[in-house]
Parts: sequence; structure tokens; C-alpha cells
Amino acid sequence: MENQEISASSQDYLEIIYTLYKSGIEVRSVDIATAMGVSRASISKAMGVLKNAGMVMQEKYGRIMLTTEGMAAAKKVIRTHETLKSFLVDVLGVSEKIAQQDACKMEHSISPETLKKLISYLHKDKA
Amino acid sequence: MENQEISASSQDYLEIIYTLYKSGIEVRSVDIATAMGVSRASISKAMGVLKNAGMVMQEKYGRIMLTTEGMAAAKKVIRTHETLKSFLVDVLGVSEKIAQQDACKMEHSISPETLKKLISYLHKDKA
DNA sequence: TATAAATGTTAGCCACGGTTAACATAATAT
DNA sequence: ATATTATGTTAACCGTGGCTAACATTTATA
Repeated sequence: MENQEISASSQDYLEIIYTLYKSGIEVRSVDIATAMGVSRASISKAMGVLKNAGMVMQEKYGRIMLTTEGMAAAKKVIRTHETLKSFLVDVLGVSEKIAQQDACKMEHSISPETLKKLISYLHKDKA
Repeated sequence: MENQEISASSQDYLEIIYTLYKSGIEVRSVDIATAMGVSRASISKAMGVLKNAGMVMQEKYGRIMLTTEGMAAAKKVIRTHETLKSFLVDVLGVSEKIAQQDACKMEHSISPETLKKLISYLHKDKA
């Protein structure tokens, strides 16, 4: 139940849930729907997938929480996102808004190897 | 018929068709299937889509050719691909193989603005 | 040239990730 | 406490992009 590959869209959901959680609110389905611009029904379905993957917990009609595993997965995605965004903005000089959008898509296609190199590159840059 | 957005997978097909064409062979459906690792049936469907989009021409049971528009679209994708790959290999030091794979996915998520900045960055690098 | 093999097409299936509409439950206000 | 509103769920549907199996057509070979 827990170790299948997680899809790009599921990763996006984890990311949003984590961000909402960090902002201190109890995460409701409708908050996610609003943040992502999709219907409540879509969230219901998506949460079903994430529950099966062991990434989130939710009582019937209740609030949504990340499991330990879900939290870890979310952090990983966000780290990738932030790395990409920081490269785009600080190195390439892309605008915040576009960098945000691009990072959000590219975070799903970059390989671990490339991510690693990108991180080294950004650190080297500081020196 | 001609101006809808073209999907990531369609762009991949255009890319392969262009590459095969450049290598000098007459492009058959089965060549694309082999190159992409999908079934002949999938190619048949995909070519239907690209025909409707005005990107390829094909006689029944015949060879596949890019239209002028398809050629332009293919070149655009390939330019993006090459730019990304060259950044990954030459700047980040990612291996050829991984760079190839990553470029192939990222080429579909990078925005025109970011591509432009990336190209400037690569040129600046040479100076 | 007749047959066999390769190739292209079609039909029907599947999973994914969205939608709307209808309904169930919770939360809020009167 | 009840009625209303907000939220969550479910069912049925859609398009995309794969698949296999069966069939059509071309190409190659005996």
C-alpha cells in the first residue's frame, strides 16, 4: 500500500497540504481545492489516492493531516521546488512569478542526479 | 484545426520524427514505435492527432512526413531540448545519459521566458 | 507469382486526473 | 432547536495516452 511511485499531481497536493499546514491552519479539503483551483470532488478523489499511499490521514468528513511519510515526501518536493526556483530567480534572473510556475512543473521532471548537481552549483556560487 | 496547444507527448513524437527524418530515412510508423518504445497502435493514434493538428501528413499505410508547421514545431522543441541538455552537461556536469532524459521531460515544462534567460546565460558563459 | 512476414489500422480495454450533479454530513445562524 | 449554508463524498462522465488482439495492406522472399 505504501511504496508505489507517487504521481506529479499527488506531489503537488502534498506540497500544498504541507504549505497550508505550515501556515498554521487546520487543512480542509476546500482549502486545497481553492489553492489549486480544482473542484472539491477532485480533492476527495486525490485524497483517496494519498490515503492509499499512506501519505495522508483523514476522518470521514474531517480535516486532512500528513503522515510522517507524507510529510517527508512533501518536504522533498518542496526542497526540489525551492532549489529550482532559487536557481531561476537568483542565477538566471527569471521573475518570481514565472519562476514559481516553472519550478512547480520542473520539480516533477528533474532527476535526483541533476538536482544534486544543481544544489552543488548553487553552493559553489556563494563561495 | 491547426492552432490548438500541442501536448507533451505530441511534441515528443514530432521530435522523434524530425530526428529520424534528419538521419535520412523515410519515416515509418514502426520506426517511431521502436524509437519511443510504444506499440504501433499507439503511433497510429498519435499520428491521427498530429494530422488533425496539421503537423504531419501520411497516405494510408504510407510514410510519415512533417508539414512546414510540424517541422517548425519540431525544431522549436529540439532547440529547447538542446539548450537544456547543454546546460545540464556543460554547466552542471550531469552525465550525457541523464541529461538526455531530463531534457526530454523538462523541455515540456520550461516557459519561454526561462528558456530565453537560459540561452542568454549560456552565451554569457562563453564570453 | 504466391506466400509469408512486416507494417499500419481499428476496436475495445485500462488508469489517470479532471469535471458536474446529486446527495450526506457538519457547522453556523436565526 | 431548527433551518441554512458550507463542506465532503459519490456516481457518472470526459479526454488523454497507453495497451492488446484482430484485421488490412504492403513488402519481401521462396
